[in-house]
Amino acid sequence: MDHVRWPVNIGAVAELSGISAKMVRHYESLGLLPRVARTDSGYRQYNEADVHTLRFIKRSRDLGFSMAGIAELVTLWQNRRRTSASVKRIAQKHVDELAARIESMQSMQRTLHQLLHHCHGDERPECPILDDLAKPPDGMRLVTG
Amino acid sequence: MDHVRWPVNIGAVAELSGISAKMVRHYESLGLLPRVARTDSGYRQYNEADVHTLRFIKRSRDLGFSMAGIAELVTLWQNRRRTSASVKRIAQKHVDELAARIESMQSMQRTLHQLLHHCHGDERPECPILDDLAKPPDGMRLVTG
DNA sequence: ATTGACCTTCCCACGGTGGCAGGGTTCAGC
DNA sequence: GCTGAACCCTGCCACCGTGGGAAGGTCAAT
Repeated sequence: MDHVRWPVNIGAVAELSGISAKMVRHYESLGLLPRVARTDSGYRQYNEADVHTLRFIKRSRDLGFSMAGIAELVTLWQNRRRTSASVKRIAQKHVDELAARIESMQSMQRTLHQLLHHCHGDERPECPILDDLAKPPDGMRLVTG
Repeated sequence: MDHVRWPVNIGAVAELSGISAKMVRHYESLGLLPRVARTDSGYRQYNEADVHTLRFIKRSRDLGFSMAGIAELVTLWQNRRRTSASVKRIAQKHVDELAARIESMQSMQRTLHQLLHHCHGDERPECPILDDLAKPPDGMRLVTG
């Protein structure tokens, strides 16, 4: 970033951070970016620290953290009196949620693979996939009372 | 469903299909349910066939199909001149998308597991998780030109 | 006839991102 | 100095799938 003239406009910070200008504004509205300086005419002005924060956010998004989680992480990152335990807690929670979602999707995958395996995929209308989808779900009672 | 008096109101069909009344209306607005009979006073009236369709939709959602995909599946299901190939194509596409999402999340998982492994999770502020998030992403150029 | 459970439609919210409209600013080239 | 392009501003709408709630109509049982 040697020969960048600071501060920069939102377009430059978008390019430097890999986050669209739109999202930079959105993150600001969520309070993820602390204070944003403005020129007299209202243009947002960013410096190296802002780019650093935005990259932190970008990497966190890429790892699947929710905006709420990222807000916590950014706060901890900027707080020198944090404990690594508090950070680890957040990451562990995210990993657990991710694991649950992966497992749920893998369960779908297993079922779908079976169905695909049994379907001829030819010109005939008979189709085990449709038959399965039309089948009453396990444990679903057929009468109301 | 022996002693259910048909047709039934939306609350009953919700209970019978496992789909909330809210969503039943929504699916209707999306065109997933063909025609909906109404009483003079405007109440929706459902019969066995509707419950069957809603269960089909429920099972499809449970397998992760998108609303667009489900719309296609319902249409094929009700079309006797369908080919099993067309059904299989939709299911295969869904499986492929699911696989991509699973892989992406597993990649996040791997990174997160490593980070968690290296973090002490104690009272000290030093934290490899934060260090990694703050690290400039690979291949991100540090200067603009 | 009142009450409570049910139904109707319509609007708003979430999360995260994109698009567009209608306007102001800045700067380079002429 | 003027013009045009490129940039910036705010604000609204959209997606997808689901839920919540308000304001009002209906039905059945007491």
